[in-house]
Amino acid sequence: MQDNINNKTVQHPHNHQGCMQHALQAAEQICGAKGMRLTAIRKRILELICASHKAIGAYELLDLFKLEDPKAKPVTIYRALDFLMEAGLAHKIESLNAFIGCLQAETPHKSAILICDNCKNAYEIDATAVYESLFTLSDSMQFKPQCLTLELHGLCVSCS
Amino acid sequence: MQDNINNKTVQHPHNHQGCMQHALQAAEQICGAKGMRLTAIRKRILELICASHKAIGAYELLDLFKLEDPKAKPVTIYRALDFLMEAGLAHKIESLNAFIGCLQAETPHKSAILICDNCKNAYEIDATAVYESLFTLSDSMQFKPQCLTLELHGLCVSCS
DNA sequence: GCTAAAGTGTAATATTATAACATTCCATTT
DNA sequence: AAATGGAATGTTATAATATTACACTTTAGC
Ligand SMILES: [Zn+2]
Ligand SMILES: [Zn+2]
Ligand SMILES: [Zn+2]
Ligand SMILES: [Zn+2]
Repeated sequence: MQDNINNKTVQHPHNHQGCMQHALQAAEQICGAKGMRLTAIRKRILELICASHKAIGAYELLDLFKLEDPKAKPVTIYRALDFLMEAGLAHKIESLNAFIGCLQAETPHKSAILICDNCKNAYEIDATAVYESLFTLSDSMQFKPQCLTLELHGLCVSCS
Repeated sequence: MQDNINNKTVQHPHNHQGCMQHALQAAEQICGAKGMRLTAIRKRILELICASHKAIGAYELLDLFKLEDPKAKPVTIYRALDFLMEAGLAHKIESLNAFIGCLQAETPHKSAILICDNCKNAYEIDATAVYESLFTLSDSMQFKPQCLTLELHGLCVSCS
């Protein structure tokens, strides 16, 4: 299963080049298919996000981006982030005000994010069963679900 | 079951005085029991939060608080919010940067927050089963859970 | 009353995010 | 190739959210 492959990969030391390449290739493919334009700026921001599995803040991204384009402004970053999230290529972690790249953007997925408060790595995992459980509950209250924020803080296996 | 009572209460027109009184009494009781000081400022902020079931932002609270204390500053609100959250009397909704009062602070609970994007009401519901489902998953990844953000946006029964 | 800790006042600042409008780029049509 | 219209970017300013630092006051325990 794709999710498990991804989950395993990020739980252990791994060849991170693979993660990056996968994310970038998926981005090209998805944007091509949807007629969305993965411009140089957007691609570069995605690369910067995917450079590690740590969630990264918009202003951290700005600092990095400024190394190449010293005149860059916050709105450039936020516009790229909006695009990437719209395309499903990145996710915002609300409890951190920070962003991660999506490792399974090519597949529709219902995910939770596990955030290690020690090493700061954030891993998206398949949480279909969790969604079903919650939707059953919300259905029973006649609540129509639209969008779920599901972020679990704790300690990853390497840090506990 | 307490949770169901609360869940029903907030899903329909209800005597909101009851919600407020319950929250305030629980606050007194909890703080008394734990040796925490529910000072005038903190109590007032809690009242302002509990005035409705809509999530309220820190600066909205500040505006309201200023009606009584025009010199009040943001830090006063944030300090009160920190205290109330520490005491379990209020919760932050990360996806809104806003706050709600807890209606079952006297009981340990594993809750999700249902947020209606139309009327803006936010209801805390018991989600023990959802937690179990997620913890099973995180256990399988040897992740030690500490703190869960579980916020479901959508439309409540009155708004759909 | 003395003391230490907690709470509050006050000012400044940090961090996160958006609005408004001008300009440029780029695919499509002519 | 030129015109055109929409998307993307540049530029400036500002809004919205949150914290730090330090002085002063209140409170509870001794
Ligand atoms: Zn990797
Ligand atoms: Zn870790
Ligand atoms: Zn009520
Ligand atoms: Zn609660």
